[in-house]
Formats: sequence, C-alpha cells, structure tokens
Amino acid sequence: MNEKCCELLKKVIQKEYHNIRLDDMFYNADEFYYQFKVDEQISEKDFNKLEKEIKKLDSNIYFKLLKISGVYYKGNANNEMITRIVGVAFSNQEELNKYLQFLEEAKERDHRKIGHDLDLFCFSDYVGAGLPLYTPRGTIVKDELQKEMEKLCRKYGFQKVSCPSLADISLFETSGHAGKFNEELFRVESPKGHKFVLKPVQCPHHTQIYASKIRSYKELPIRYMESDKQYRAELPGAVGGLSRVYAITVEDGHSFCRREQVKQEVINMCNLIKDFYTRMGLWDQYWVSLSVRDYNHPEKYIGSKEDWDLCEQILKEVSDELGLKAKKCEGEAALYGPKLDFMFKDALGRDIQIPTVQLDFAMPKRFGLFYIDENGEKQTPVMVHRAVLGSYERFLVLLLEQFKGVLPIWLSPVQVNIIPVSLKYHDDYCKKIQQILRDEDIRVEYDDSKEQMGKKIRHSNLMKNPITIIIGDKEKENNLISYRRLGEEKTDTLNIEEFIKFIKKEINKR
RNA sequence: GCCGACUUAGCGUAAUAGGUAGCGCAACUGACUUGUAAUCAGUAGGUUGGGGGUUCGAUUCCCUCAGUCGGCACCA
Repeated sequence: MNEKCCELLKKVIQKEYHNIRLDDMFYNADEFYYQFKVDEQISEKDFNKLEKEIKKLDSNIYFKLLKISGVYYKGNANNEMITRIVGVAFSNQEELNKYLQFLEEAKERDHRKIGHDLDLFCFSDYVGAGLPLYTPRGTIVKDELQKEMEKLCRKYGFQKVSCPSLADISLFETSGHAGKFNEELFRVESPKGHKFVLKPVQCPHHTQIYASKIRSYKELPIRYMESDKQYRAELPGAVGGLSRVYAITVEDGHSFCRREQVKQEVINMCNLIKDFYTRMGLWDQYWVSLSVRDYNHPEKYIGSKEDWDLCEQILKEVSDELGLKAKKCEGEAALYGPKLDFMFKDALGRDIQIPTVQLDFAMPKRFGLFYIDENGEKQTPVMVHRAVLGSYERFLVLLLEQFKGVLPIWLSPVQVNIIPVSLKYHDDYCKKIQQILRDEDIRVEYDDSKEQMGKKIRHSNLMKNPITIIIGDKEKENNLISYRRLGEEKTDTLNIEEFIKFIKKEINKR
C-alpha cells in the first residue's frame, strides 16, 4: 500500500508542481517517502489539496500525509536540500483510524507533556534552551534513579568518584576530544587569565585519578563511576525536550583493565546493563548496534588499526556469546573505539541510544597510563567506557514514555497521598498518619485543600500517585488506613502497623 | 547549522478578510464539609514571544531576534 500511495503522490506532485529537478522515493512497511525539488513553496498546509488529488486517483486507498521537511539530497550535508513528504497508507479505513489513534496516544505519552503535567522538569528562556531544570518532584525521581544505579554498580565493582566540571583545555587536547569536537566545547574564561573548558565527557578526568598513583596489575580492573553534568555545544536545531540538551547528566563509568581482562569486563558491563533494565521492566524492545569505524575514513579516529581490529572483534564475540544479535553499524564508533550501543524506542517508535559499552585502547596510551605487571614492567591498561542509564535526561524520555508517566512506587515523587473525607472531622487523624509515614521515610503528601473529596481523588490519580489513602470516621475511630492503588477500584483497609509493613514492602519491590 | 510550521493569561485554546481580545482548567475570595475521578457563586489575571517597519490604526501584513515543534545533518 505504501508503495502504491507513494506512486500516486508522485503523480499528483508532478501534475500540481513544475520543474521537478530531483526526486527520489522509498518505502517500507511503516511509511513511504517521496523527495523532490520544485520552485514552489510547499508546506503542510497543502496536504489537504494533495490528499484530495490522491483520493481522486484511487478512492480505495486509505492514507495520511504525515510530515514535510527539508532533507539533504542523498543524506549528504554538502548537497542541496530537497523536500520530503512522508506518509502512511492502508488498505482500509479501520487500519488508518487505528494508526491515527496511535498518533493521538503518542502525544499523550510524550515525555515533555508528562514532565509538565507531573511537574518533573521545566525550561526557562532566561536560563536558556537545552538547559532543563528539575523541579522538586523531578529531582526525587532523578536522585532515586541515581541511588538505585549506584547500588547496582557497586555490586559490579564500581567506586564512585567526583570531579570538577571544568578542566584545562590540555586535558581534552590530550584525550583527542578537542581535536574532533572543537566546535562543541564550551569555553570558560576569567578576567584573571583562566582558560577552561566545561567537561564534555568525564573519561579524561577519570584517567587522572587512575594516574594519581602507581598501579599494580593486582589492582586491576579499577572501575570508577560518576553521575555528573557534562556540557556540549550541540547545534541548536538538534536540541529538544530531554532527548538532546546542552547540559546533560551522564551516568558514566570507566574500567581500567589488562588486555586479558577486556572481554570479561565487556561481558560484565553488558550483564550490568541487562540486570538494570530487567529490574526496571524495560528489557524488551531493544536492539543492539555494534558501532564500528567508518572504514573509508580512518582519519576520524584515534588509535592504531591493529587495536581497532581487535576491539571490534572482541565486541563481536561478546555480542555472539551473550546472544545480543548486534547489528553492525559502520561509522557509528566513538572517537577512540568501537561500541555496543543499546537502542530503545520513544513514544513515536524512534530509536534512542541509551546504554553503551565502549572499548578504548587509545586514550590510556595518549595519557601515558600504566600499571606494573608481574615482571615489574610498565604496561598500558585498556579503558572500557560504559553508560548504563546513559544520561538521566534520555533515560527519563524512555522511562516516562514507556510507563506513560506511571512510575513504580520506589521512583514516585509522592508515594502515598492522604485525602480526608471531611477536613473538619478527620484533619487531626490525617496529620497523625502523615507524621507516622514521614517518620518511616515514606514520601507522603496530605491534601488538606478545601476541595471536595471527589476532586482530590481525581487530582491524586492524575498526578499518578501510586497509593491514595482515604480517611473517614471508620478509619479514625478504629486506627485504620484505607487505600487504593492507582488504577484499581478495590479498596483495602489495614491497621497502621500493617500498612507500614505493606508500603515498605511495595517500595522495596523492583 | 539547514528546510518548514508555530508562539494569544500559569496551562489548554477561541477570535479579528487590519479597528487593542473571549472561554475552560488552575489561582484567589466566600458559601458548602460531602465515603472513592471535576460542588456552587464571585474576583483577579493579557503591552496577543522581544524589537523594528508599513499604516490614521498591527495580535493580524513585512523584516529581524528568541523560543517551540517536525525532519535533515551532527551526536564523545
């Protein structure tokens, strides 16, 4: 159907517009694309007309023109831009409706909408585009994720470190980042003559902690982790929502190990990733990219060909042994080495890269890192870079869109919301419950606004509070707590001690 | 950065073929005190994103800057 519709669109465009200089079409199971260059301006406003013309040619085709945009001809930024129209076609109205409904629902679970509705993060024109501000509620989610992440990483042998946001430019010149990403560095100067760079990555800082002492082969692997902000001067057109920002909170980790340990180290990190995403209930709908060099342009990378060959081979072996079925993607490697990138989907089904494991033989050499081996000789360690959450920003995109804003109770900004049947008669008991739960370190809120109970319940549900407690005469007189879980009709009643036991058990669930 | 669209009160929106703007939710005030998803009444809130231009007059037309969105390109 997509093929047929695309042909029809082409016919209509040729009829309606003149001087078509470039054209190109392709389609897959999901969409069709028609690309062309004409003199006239075409925008989404013309879709109505185009759709009518297509329908005239074939009334049995059910389709929608989705978007129009400029794209570089043949995907090369040196070429001129041409117009692309994207559409989708079905053989009956029902399927089309289903698809349109999916688009509507996707709007509802857009992380930007959820982030706003649930009061998790915001932006300010004063602060600047691409600089997200986490609200108190959003900060709870972020901090809880960090705690969980670090707890798990400690099991895998990581030690937390903490580095400044600034560094002398020479750090990044040595690492190679300044050479490749010169245009993307934020430079910071002072009237006193300081010349710094805001760190765009944490790995060079971590190498210097490694280098602060003489290391023995017995100590390796040494694994550092740090969740901190990095700053990258992205192109303005790339920035949007939490998917791509200038200030990015990266959950970064590096392992310094011996060559013989590399493969096991990569396996450990992949297991760590699997472990975390399984706990989060997100270990599905992913695919893995074996991101290798652009073989035609070796000058884009640092390090020797032999090292690269070996690195790519190791990652391939790990992929095979762990059954990751990694798809080889040329030109997707990092500056210093190939990667295994774990790709997930956003609300609209677009790929987002989140966790990653990267091999790096180059940077330790450039920094002259070494350890003393069994024979008392200096050896260069290998670095394995890894991100599990990736960045907190991008992880939140995945989390909010996959869960439609319904967070597990351990992550929820408010875990328990208390609503009185009557503020007049139940206020004291509600306050008492609130204090007891607070003392138990449960994130509890008490809605003592002068609203109707029904409205408070609705609000509590809209804010996706996992547990809503209702307190009335029955509870007050018998020292009980009645509660409902989000989305359930069933009400349970427990005494206070039982409730605390219950809620703690719920919070500990992963 | 490139192509295109958009920007009206905290949020969601309506309107003007050029004559300074309505509504809903939220907020505030008052009444009501309710047993599981929106009580009633009232009040306040806008230099229609910023700047410039055309015009007797611009929220509407033009330019420009910023921001947002969809793509492209980029992504350590």
